[in-house]
This record gives sequence, C-alpha cells and structure tokens, in this order.
Amino acid sequence: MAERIDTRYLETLLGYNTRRATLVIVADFMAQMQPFDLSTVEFSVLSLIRHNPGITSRQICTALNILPPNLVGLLKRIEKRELITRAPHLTDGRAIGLSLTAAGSSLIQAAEKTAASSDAHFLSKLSTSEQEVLKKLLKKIYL
Amino acid sequence: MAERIDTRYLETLLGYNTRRATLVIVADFMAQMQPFDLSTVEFSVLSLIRHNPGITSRQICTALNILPPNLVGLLKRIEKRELITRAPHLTDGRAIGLSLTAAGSSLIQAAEKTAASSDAHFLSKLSTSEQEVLKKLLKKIYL
DNA sequence: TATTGTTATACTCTATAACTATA
DNA sequence: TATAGTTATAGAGTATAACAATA
Repeated sequence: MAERIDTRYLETLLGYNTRRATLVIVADFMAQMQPFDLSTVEFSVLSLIRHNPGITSRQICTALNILPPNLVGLLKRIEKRELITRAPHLTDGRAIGLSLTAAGSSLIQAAEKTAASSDAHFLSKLSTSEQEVLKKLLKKIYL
Repeated sequence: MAERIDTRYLETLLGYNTRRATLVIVADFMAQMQPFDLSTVEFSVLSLIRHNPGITSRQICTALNILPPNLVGLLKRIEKRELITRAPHLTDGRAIGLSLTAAGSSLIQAAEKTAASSDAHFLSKLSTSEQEVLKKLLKKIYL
C-alpha cells in the first residue's frame, strides 16, 4: 500500500498548483493566527479597515469578494470583541463607516507582523528575485 | 461610495495572491466543467484514477489532501453514475481498488481536454517562459 | 428605480469521533 | 495494535431570495 501515486498530470494544471500552494500557506497562517483568535477573513477585514478607516461593509465585500450576508456575522463578532466601531457614514445615510478601536488597532498590527513572518517562512524557499517574480505573475493571473 | 480602496498591504502577502489567483481560475474551471457535471474534486479524483488504475481510497486522500470521510459520498456518487468500479484489492483485504469504466474513461479524457483549454486561457496572460516559471515556483512553495 | 445593510435559509466543504473488518 | 473504509455529525464557508431604510 506504499506504491507511488502519479500526480504528474494534475501538476501540469495551473489551478492545481495555486490551490495546493494556498492550502499549505493558509494552514500555516491559521496556526500562526491562533494567538489572535483571527480567521483568515477576519484578518483581511481588520487589515482592510486599518488601511482604509471609514470603509463600508459593501466596499469590504467588493475588495475581498465576499457576499454581503456573509459579512454580517463576522462584523458582529469583531464588534462584540470591541475591535471595531461603527459610525453613520458622513454623506450616505444608508451606509455605515467602520473603524478600529485602540484594541483592534494594536491587535491587527501585531497580527500583521506575525503574518509577515508566516509569509517569510514560505518565501524563504525562493530567492529574493523569485519572490517578486512569483507575486508579479500571480497578479497577472487574477488582476 | 466609489472611493478607491487600498489593498496594497494584502497584496504583499503570498497567501493572498495565491488565493485570489485560485479563485478566478477555479471559477472559470467550474464553469467549463458544467457540461461534464464534475466538481473540481471529482475531476481530480477521476483523473487520479485514470492515471493510477487500482488506486485505493486512502491513496487518493493522501494525494489530494482529502479526509477519508469526505471522499465516501463522492465515490458513491461517481460509482452510481457508473464512472468507476470497485474491486477487492489484490493483496490487502481491507482495501478496495478503484478503476474507470469505459464511460468514466471517455468522460475524464474529454474533461481533461477542456481543463487544458481553461488553463490555457489564464496562461495566455503570461509568456511561455513565465508560464513554466510560475508553476515551478508554486511547486517550490508546496512540495 | 437602485443601493446598503440585514435576516433567514440552504447548500457545499471540511473536520472529528467512533465503528467494522482486516492486517 | 494499527490501518482501510465507513457512518454520523458538527462546524465553516458560500449561495440566493427578500425585506427596510435611504439614495
């Protein structure tokens, strides 16, 4: 039962390669985020609010490809943890602007440091120039 | 509400880039697979059986990073569609060897052709050498 | 009429514990 | 005792329809 399985065909497919890479990276990322009690999406949302204070729910959905109903519970949870605050939007009465609390700000800053070190672990498998090439080529695919 | 959202920080993260690339590739892949009524995992499983006749359930799980309980229903469905057959393993009485039926064989061969064309659509955004570099670098990350 | 945020809901994907039969 | 396949089940993640408030 220890025969070699031939996965060469699947490895020719671009989507298979990006998916396998994502799986190992995300697994490590989730483990690193455990001290912060953040999922990958929660991390992305908090980071997006940090770098775009006053951002609306709908803008987060567009940027991260999340459907609005699926963001509601997530925002509720991080608001209950007092990581974010909601304030009426200045010009649009329907919208709500999101910002970080002091606690949310220090949490996401620490989490971003940890994320960088998780990233560095995988990037260390590549040379400096390869690291830039990989990100550049991936952006060419999805942008 | 049309302000530019700054996603530059997230775009520095490797996992963010591989994940976004995977999302657009898989979305196109799923659309292309609709005529065959195959999910991405079903495609991978059938392809793996094609290139490794007699492969066991456990070997598929290891190769594709699937948990055994989650493969049971999938195998049941493609067996009911008469795409695969199960036969007692030659040397291990606990295991079951999986093989394609004639219908399964022609289905996955046609699906692999279509998969190649979906892949080509995204690879066309890169030069020939970039295509090889991208796959090579991704393998360095997850292998 | 269109959009923001929301509720309710369903469907898929993924994860864990425990069983059976074989090794 | 360990492993292959299975059952049952629980939890994420993702999807659509429909509503109130505002544009």
